[in-house]
This record gives sequence, C-alpha cells and structure tokens, in this order.
Amino acid sequence: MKTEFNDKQIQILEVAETLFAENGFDGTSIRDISKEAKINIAMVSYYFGSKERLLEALVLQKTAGLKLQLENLLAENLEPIAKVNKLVAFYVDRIDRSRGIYRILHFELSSKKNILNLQSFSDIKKMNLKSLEIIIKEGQSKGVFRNDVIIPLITPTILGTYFHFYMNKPFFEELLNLKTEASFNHYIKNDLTKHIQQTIKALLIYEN
Amino acid sequence: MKTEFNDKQIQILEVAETLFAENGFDGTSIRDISKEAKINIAMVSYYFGSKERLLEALVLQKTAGLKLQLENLLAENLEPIAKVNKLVAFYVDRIDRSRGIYRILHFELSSKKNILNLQSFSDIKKMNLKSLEIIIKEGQSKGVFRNDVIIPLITPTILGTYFHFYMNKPFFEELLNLKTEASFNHYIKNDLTKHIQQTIKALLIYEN
DNA sequence: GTTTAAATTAAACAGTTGTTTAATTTCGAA
DNA sequence: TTCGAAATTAAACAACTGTTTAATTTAAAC
Repeated sequence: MKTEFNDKQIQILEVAETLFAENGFDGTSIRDISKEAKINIAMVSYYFGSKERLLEALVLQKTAGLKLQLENLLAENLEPIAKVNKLVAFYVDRIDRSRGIYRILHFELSSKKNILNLQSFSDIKKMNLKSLEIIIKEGQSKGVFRNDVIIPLITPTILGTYFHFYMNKPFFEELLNLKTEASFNHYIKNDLTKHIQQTIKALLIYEN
Repeated sequence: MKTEFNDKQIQILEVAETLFAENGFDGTSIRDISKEAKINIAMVSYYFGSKERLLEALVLQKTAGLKLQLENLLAENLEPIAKVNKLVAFYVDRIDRSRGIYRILHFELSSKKNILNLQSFSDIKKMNLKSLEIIIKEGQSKGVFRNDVIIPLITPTILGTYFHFYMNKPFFEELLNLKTEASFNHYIKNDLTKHIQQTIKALLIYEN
C-alpha cells in the first residue's frame, strides 16, 4: 500500500489536516475543505471516495516512516534509561506534529471507530508497544529496571499525559502563563517532555 | 445555582448521558434523545433551552457534590502517600462513572469549548488542582516528597493515563484479554488504578 | 365549572450534511 | 487536428440538523 498522492491530493490532505485539527472531524464539512482548498466539492469524493476515506488517507500519510524511525532508535547503542528518554521525546514530538489527527483518532472517533477501517492504526499501536517492550526488557535483564511494571500501561501514561495537557490547552495557557503559541509549544518540547521522562524513569526504577 | 431538576428533566438527562457517551455530542441529535426518552422533540428546548445548555445541565448534575467529597478527603488524617493514593483512586472512580461526559468535555469539544459557557468546568479543574497542591505540599513539608515536581502536570498524568486507556478500549480488550464489560471495569478499578498510584508515588519520591 | 398556567404536540423553518449526476473543460497522445 | 480519458464544474439529491411556532391537551387553583 503505497502513499502515492498527486499534487492535488496532497493539497486537499493539507487543508483537511488543518481544518480537522481546528474543528474536529464532524465539525469539518467537505464544503469547508473545498472552499479552503479552492476546489470543487465533488473533487474530494472524486479523489478519495468519501470523507472517511479521506481521513484514512490522512492517517496513512501521517504515519508513514514511523516504523523505520523506531527501528533506528532501537538499534542505537544507548543505556536503557537514555533509550527510554529518547523514545518518550520521540513520541511526544511526533504526535505533537500531528496533534489534530491523533486527537480525532484517539478521542473523537473512539465511539464509531469500528465503522472506520483503521486496521492500520491498530497495527501501529502494536508496533509501538513491541518497541517499548524490547527497550524495557533490555533494561530489566540488565538489572536497571524493576520487573513488576505493566508494560502496556506505560504508553497510556506517556501519551495520555501529553494529550490531557494539550486538550486542556486554554486552562494551562492561563495557569502557566503561556500566552503565545511559541511559548506553549516550547513548554511541551521542554518542561512537559521532561516531566514525562522523569515520571517514566521513576516508575521503572523506584523500589519501595 | 441549585440543581433542581424535575422528573422529566432527569429522565432526559439520563438518556442524553447514555447517548452522548455512545455516539458523542455531535453524533447525538435531539431527535435521538427524544425518541429514546419517548418525548417530543420540542421538550428538550422547552426544558433546557438548547442542546448545548442540555450538556451544561448534565455537567452540573454530574459534578455536583465533588467539592464536598474532596474536602472530606483532604481533612482525613492520613500519611501523605496514602492520601495521594486515595485521591488517585477517587478521581479514577469518579471519572469512570461519567466517562461519556468527561470524554466530550476534554476531547470532543476541546476545539469549540470557548463557545460553550463551561466556566463551571474550569472552576472544577482549578479546585482539583488546589486540592492536589495541598496534599503534595503537605508531603513536601514533611520531607516525604521531592520538591522539584511540577504539580500542575500531575493531573494530566493521572487522568491522561486513565483516558488514554479507556479511549483505546478495543485495543486493550484484545491485548489484555478483557472480553467482558465486567472484566474491563475490574481491570480499571484494580490494575490500572494501582499502576497510576505506583507511577505518581514513584514520581513524588524517587530521587536520582 | 371556570380560569390559568404548564406541559405536550405536530408541523414547519431555514440550514447544513455527504454524495451523485450529467455536462463541460482540459490536455496530452495518436 | 482529432480523439479520449482525466479533471472539473454547477446543480441537484435526499436526509438530517437545532430550533421555533401555534395549536392543543393536561391538571391544578380558584
């Protein structure tokens, strides 16, 4: 399954990403996308078949290359804790780049996800889990990490922390005085990422 | 602002909660609610004014009593770590009871939240944060907790972990073999809650 | 029994939705 | 230049949206 989109399709995908991120999937109409992309309404159906298939194409485009990047990270010669830190930063950064689509996938569509053919999305989650598992078991066999952590619950802690922060953006903007878009993004890249790394590290190492 | 709803209003609210949880806010029409509650379409507007105001009423109903419960918990004579654990269990349990509405508030409406008059929801967040702050500073002054944690980021870790787990329900059902509704709920109440408690405890105590 | 306000109803309103149609234009290959 | 497939268009489709209207019923107060 190649991601061979022509210029027009890419243009539509870009507009769709922006509008989906701003107004959600249900909150964005094909007419909105058409108007913003300066194309005819019928072109979306013509190129992608339907609005749902447009979203699928978007997911496909945005998750391309993930596998390779993960494999490269796994192959690096780093201490277990450094590798976990790098993985956390990698996930936060990567998801932060496609906030809008991930929000839709994880939350807005969580009720009707079964309707959507997003098997590919489920595969990605399995791959992510497997990568995390490899790193943590490596640390456990080296005696650095404790053995009684539930590995599948670590991803929810990493990504859940990020999402909960981002989804309550107005609240934290006011609370932490992050008025500008740049300062908010900077906070995510530094303070929030560090907080998550610190949390996971403590969880993996701390013994009673 | 009392929450004095008559029987008919409560009936509508109950149906609305179920349908919002199942199909989301945008995915649920007033006609759906009317049909399920066996009332006329106009009754929703008649009693609540609008669909948005219906959601506000629902939030009001579901968050009533929260403040008192929190105050009671704060007043208990417990060790700092035991109090944090109790707070975590309290939040997970309470949000788990109203999953549907919280999902809508946190994620589905995060784009147009500004339109909604959910000041009350923001007030609740502030109250939650203040409670957490009191408990943690208590532990810090007793020398049990480290001093360099960013307290406002702890709530995202607690609630974010829960939400990310719940929003990926189909994925974890398969992965952890939680086929029945009861076993899934049991897992949240026990394993997931314990994981979050363990995570927060490690974060608060572990020193490099 | 009459009055009066509240509750309930069917119908209409003015939009918007995703998708399809059939006609037209574009543009490179023959 | 002609041909034909691909691209693009305006228009229509049927269904659904939240809300309002005006008429009717209900039920309690007098």
